[in-house]
Amino acid sequence: MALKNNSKRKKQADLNRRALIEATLDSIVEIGIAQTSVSEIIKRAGLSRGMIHLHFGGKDGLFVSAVKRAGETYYNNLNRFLEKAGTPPQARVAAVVNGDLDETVLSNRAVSIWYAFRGEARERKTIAEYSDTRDERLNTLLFRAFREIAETEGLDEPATVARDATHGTLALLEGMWTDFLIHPDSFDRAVAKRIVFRFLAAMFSAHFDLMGAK
Amino acid sequence: MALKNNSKRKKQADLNRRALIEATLDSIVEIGIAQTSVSEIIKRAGLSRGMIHLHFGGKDGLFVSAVKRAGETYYNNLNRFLEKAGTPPQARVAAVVNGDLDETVLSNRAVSIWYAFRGEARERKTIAEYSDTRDERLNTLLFRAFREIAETEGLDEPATVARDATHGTLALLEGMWTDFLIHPDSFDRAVAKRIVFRFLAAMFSAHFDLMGAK
Amino acid sequence: MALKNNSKRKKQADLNRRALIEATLDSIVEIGIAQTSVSEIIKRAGLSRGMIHLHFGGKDGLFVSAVKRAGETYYNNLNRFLEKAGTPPQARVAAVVNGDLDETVLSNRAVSIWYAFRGEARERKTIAEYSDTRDERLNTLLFRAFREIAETEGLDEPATVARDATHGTLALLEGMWTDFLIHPDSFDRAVAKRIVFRFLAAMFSAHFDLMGAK
Amino acid sequence: MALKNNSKRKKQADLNRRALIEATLDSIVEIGIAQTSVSEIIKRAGLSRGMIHLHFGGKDGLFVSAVKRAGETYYNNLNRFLEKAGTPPQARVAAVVNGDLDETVLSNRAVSIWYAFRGEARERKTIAEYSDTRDERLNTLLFRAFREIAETEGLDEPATVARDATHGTLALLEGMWTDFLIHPDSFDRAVAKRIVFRFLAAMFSAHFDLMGAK
DNA sequence: GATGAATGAGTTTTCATTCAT
DNA sequence: GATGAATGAAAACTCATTCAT
Repeated sequence: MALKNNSKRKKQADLNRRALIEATLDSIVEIGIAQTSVSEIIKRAGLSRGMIHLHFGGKDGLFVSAVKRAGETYYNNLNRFLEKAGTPPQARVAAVVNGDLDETVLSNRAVSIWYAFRGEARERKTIAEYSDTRDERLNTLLFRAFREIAETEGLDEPATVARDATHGTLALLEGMWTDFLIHPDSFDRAVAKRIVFRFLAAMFSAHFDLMGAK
Repeated sequence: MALKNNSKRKKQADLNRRALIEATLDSIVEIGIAQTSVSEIIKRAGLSRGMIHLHFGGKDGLFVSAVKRAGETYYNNLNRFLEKAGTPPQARVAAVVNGDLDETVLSNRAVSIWYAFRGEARERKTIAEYSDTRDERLNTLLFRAFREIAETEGLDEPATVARDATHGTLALLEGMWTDFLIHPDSFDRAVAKRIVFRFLAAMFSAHFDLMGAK
Repeated sequence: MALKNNSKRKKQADLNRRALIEATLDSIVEIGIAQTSVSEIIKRAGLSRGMIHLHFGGKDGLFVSAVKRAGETYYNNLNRFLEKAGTPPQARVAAVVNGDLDETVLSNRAVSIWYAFRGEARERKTIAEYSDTRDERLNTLLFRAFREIAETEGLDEPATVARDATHGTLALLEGMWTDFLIHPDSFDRAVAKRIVFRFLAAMFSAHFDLMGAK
Repeated sequence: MALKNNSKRKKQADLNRRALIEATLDSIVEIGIAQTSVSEIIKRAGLSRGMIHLHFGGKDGLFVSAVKRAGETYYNNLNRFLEKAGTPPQARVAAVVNGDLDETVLSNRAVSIWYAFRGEARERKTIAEYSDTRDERLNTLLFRAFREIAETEGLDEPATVARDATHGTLALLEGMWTDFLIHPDSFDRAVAKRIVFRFLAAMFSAHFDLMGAK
């Protein structure tokens, strides 16, 4: 959004901002949010102490920027699946499920970051605001797809069914992320996808089957 | 399980241990895990500084004991639902779902505690070990119930179906907890339960319907 | 006194110098000398960081210039009273007293600035040098007036009396400034002036009375 | 005031508190308030960093305690003069003047401390509260003495005269302190006392003369 | 002459742990 | 077993100064 000043200084400043954010996320992933001190961050970024205050007003501001960045990354990665999906509603739902559980999206890095920030979310409203990845955008997208599907299947109360299917799918995906967090070694993406598709197939048998898992 | 010496001293020591654990959990709920310092804990417990090291070997030990306590509390609360449920498999499944989403189990307190600890889980193995509430016990319980149901319904591969249903149900419940964490104000227990039962009804129409939500 | 180069650049440079000095004094008055950082000063002046070093060689140099400016302001304001006073010695003394305690001279701003700098005076010789407003000029002026008065009154040792009266009057005025610093709400200029004139009337009854307070 | 707990630990703690306060005042005198960092204070006291927070809640709290201590010291020193003075009102006034300007009271140390704190007084209310040494106690003491003197001398409006004499004497003393601050090398206690007594002699010729200066 | 991003030494504060009582 | 004063490493933050543009 911000107009880019093309001067060298401004460009370098922007690179430094990004480097600090990436160093912060790296540190959270590798040593945890509690150990992620300013000293650790600047050591990783190879930049100076004062820069954090200069660009973010302090450690808190840097953390807020880091959550925002992590959210953008999630959406950017997921979008690559949606773009390939085309228009049929079941294709869009499948793209969300397969994308959300793909190794480019549901990674050790992503899970570490989200659970670290959510641990702080209750006390820090700004963090909370950005720690809901599966937010309105995803909600709306899934709801429209499910409503179209429910109508096609001729179900009663298609809007209610669609709302519940949306909510349930997102909850299932969330639950799979937690599963990955707690059992990183035994977690199996194929199984996770199959389970979500089993849920979808059970609700909308004309549109989904276990073969949807990619 | 050391045999209890019934002297007054031992009893008082045990009361102090409990008070420190409760103070720790209270503090995590109210001000977050990052702000929960030794000073904060002893202020809340009204006990002396040295006691934490005396009884738990340090702050880390106290935290581990606190996670254990939180896990016990979860199971104790959930068990009250299971005890009332009786033997039919669908009753046991319904007890888990309705219990897990009941206000005595899924509370602000419980959610705050679990997400706080999970944020640390990646780096602290002892914490991780205890931060999986929906662990083997629950897994086994649900699996047996679902296998019985799947067999009764005459489904193909009842074991696989049961494993997926178990996994899916637990993931759905996890997802609902996250939903409560991030949207504490708009979260609706009735809706959450209905969605889980819609999933169950879709998979096992002879055993579940939307009326299962209590 | 460098000859002014009349180019626009030089003029602007001079305006910038002044703006920095005023911003410094404003900041000292409003938030105290300890909080008056380079960042605060440039924010108030709306000028760039580097300018302080460009024009004053650093923060210290700016502070020295600011003390000088404050001293000039004190004298300029007091001079307006002396210019109106005319030649009679008692009129000149009265002008100093009434001027020094007038609201244009003894202001919240002036008092804040002087006490702030004096707190630093012990350690910073350059500051000390300029933080004596009631310096040689005022001393000489009062001494001459009092000597003339003492001679007219036919007192013994008129020079000694005059020296003591000068010293005493200046000390009284200083004391009144401190009183204003510490009790800004209850300070009463009329009372302060009356007390000084009571001192003068007691020493030189033929030349002063309580009516001298303006 | 505080009840002394006689345990060794408590006694040592109290000694440490005092040592930190003395180190703070020493540092302010020697290198100025701006240079008086926590590191400087603990180096001088030979105590640990954390102790400042332990006993005073932080640097600010320590400074407030230091102002209080400085005020007590002023009064304790002045009281030695008042105790020797006896009851006659002119003796009490003389004791205040001679005491306030005595080298045990008006010292380099005292002046450095008071002006350092007053520089901060405008912004820090707690400091302001304690930085008025010549406060109500001294005011009342002088007022009663002057009223008695004014009545004995048969002056008109003795209360008003006494109030002005009190205010004027205190202002003169304040002014002398400032004089000592700014001209530590040329300041002459004998001259300062003589000037105050000249003021007193001029107002109450039956009670004071230039010989009052000790 | 003017700018403001960058620096890093130095500041205050925090806090788990220790240990004499 | 219990206490709480003491410690000091490490934390976050401040800020005058520098210098490439």
